[in-house]
Amino acid sequence: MIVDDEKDIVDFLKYNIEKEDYRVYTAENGEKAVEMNRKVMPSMILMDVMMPQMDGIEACRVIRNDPLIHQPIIVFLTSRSEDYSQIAAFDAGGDDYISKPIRPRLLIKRIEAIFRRVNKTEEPNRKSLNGDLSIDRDKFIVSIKGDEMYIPKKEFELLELLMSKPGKVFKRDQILSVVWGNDTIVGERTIDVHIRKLREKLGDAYIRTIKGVGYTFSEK
Amino acid sequence: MIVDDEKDIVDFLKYNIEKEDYRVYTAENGEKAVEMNRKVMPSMILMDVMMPQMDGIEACRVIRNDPLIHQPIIVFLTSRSEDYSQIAAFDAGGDDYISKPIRPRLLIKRIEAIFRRVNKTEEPNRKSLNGDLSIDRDKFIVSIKGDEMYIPKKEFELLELLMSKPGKVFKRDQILSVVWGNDTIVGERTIDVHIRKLREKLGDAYIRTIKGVGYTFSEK
DNA sequence: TTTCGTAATTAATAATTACTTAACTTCCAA
DNA sequence: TTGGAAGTTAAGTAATTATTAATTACGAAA
Repeated sequence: MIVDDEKDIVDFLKYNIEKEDYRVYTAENGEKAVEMNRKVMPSMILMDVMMPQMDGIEACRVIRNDPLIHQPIIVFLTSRSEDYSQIAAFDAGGDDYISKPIRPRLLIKRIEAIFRRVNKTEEPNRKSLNGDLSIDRDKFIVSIKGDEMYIPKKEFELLELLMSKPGKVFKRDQILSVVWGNDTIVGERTIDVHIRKLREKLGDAYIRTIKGVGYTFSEK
Repeated sequence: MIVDDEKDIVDFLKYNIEKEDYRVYTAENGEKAVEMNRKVMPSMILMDVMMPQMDGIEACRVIRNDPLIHQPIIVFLTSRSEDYSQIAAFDAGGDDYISKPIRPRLLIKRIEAIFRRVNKTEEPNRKSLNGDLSIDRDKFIVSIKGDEMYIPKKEFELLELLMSKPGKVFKRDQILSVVWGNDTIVGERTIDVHIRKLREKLGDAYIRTIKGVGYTFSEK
C-alpha cells in the first residue's frame, strides 16, 4: 500500500511497483491508511512522513498500538534532508525508510530486500536458547525448565538485552543506555542489584561477570 | 444481508427472502458490506464473489480476520463455471456457496439448511476458553461456571480484548487505543477502575497485573 | 421533557511493588 | 598484597496500581 498526499508520487510508485506484479493499494493520508490497512491488510506500507490530516509517523503509531489489527511492514519515505524524521520513524515502530528522490530500479530492489530481511529476521515473540531458558516478550514471561514466571520490567529488559546476543559481553554503559536510557542517571551499583535479582531467580549459571568489562549471557 | 453489485439480482433475492419473513439489508460492494456488517450485524451474508471496489472474497477475509467485529455466516454466490472461486471462498473463511443461476424455492431451502447446520455445529459468537469462563459477543453476556451475567459495555470490551489472546500482556496504551479509541482522552485511572469492576465480578483469578507493563488474562 | 437507574469517569487516598541508594563486604587481577 | 570493581543486603524512595467514593454522562421509561 502506498500512502502519500502527492498524487504524482503515488502514481509514479504505483506504476513501478505494479510492473513487478505486486498488488498495490493507495491512500492519500494517514487516516485513510489506517482504515485501509484494516481492510486490505497489505504486507507492506510505503508511507510518506509528512502528510495532511494525519502524518505517517502518527499513522504508524496508531497501527502499532493496536495489537489486534493487521501489522504490516511499514517503510517510510523521507526527504534526504530531514534525518530527524528518520529517527522518529523508527521510534514510531517503522521497519525501514527510503530516502527521496526515489529511483524506480532501486526501489524494487529495496522492497525485495526488506521483505527478505523482515521475513527472515522476524523474531518469534518467544526467544529461546536451545537450552532450558526462554523468554516471551508478548507474555512478559521467563520460562526456566518449563515453569514460567513473571519478572519485573527492568529485570526483564536487562535479561532481554543480554539474551539478544548470547556470548557477547555488554559493557556497563551500554547496558545503562539501552535499559535505562541516555538521560537517566543512576548510581554505580544499580546494575549489580538487578543482576543479583536475576541470578536469584534464574540461578547463577546464566549470567557471567567479566570483571572490568561487563556482563554476558550464556547457557551453561 | 445481500451483497451484489447488480441491482437486479439484489432486488430479486431481497424480494424472495423477505417473503419468508427474514429482515434483509443490502450492500453493493465488499467495502460497504464490511462496514454494514459492523453496524447491523446480520446473522448471514449472501455475497457475490465478483464485485467492483472490494470483491466478496476480500470482504470475507477482512471480516474473518478481525476477531472483534461481528462474525456472520458468510455464503458466496458464484457462477457455476468459476469453480476456482469456490475454493477461494472457503479459503477466505466462507461457510458455504450457492451457484448461480439461483432458483428462489431452492434458495430458501438452502438458507434454512445452512442455518440449521451452522447453529447445530457451532456456537459462533460464543468465545470460550477451555476453562469455566466464556463470553458471548452478541448478548454481552459472560458465563462463569455456568451462571451467566450481564456486564456493561466497556467492561465487556476490555475483557474481550484481554481474552482475545490469553497470556499476552496488553499495554495500557494499547488497551486505551482499542477500547477507548485513539482520540478520546480519559484519565489515568480509568482502566484500573474497569479492571476492578471486572475482578469484582469474575474473581481475582483471571486478570493479572504486570506492573509497569499492562494486564493479561489467563485461566487459573 | 422529566425522571430514574445504570454506566462511565474522575479524583483523592491507600497500598503495593519496583527501583535505587548506601554502606559494607568480597573478590580478583596486577 | 592490595585497590578498584563487583557482590550483597537492607532500607529508603519513587512509581505504579488498587480502591473507594463522588460526580457526571447516558438512555430508557414515564
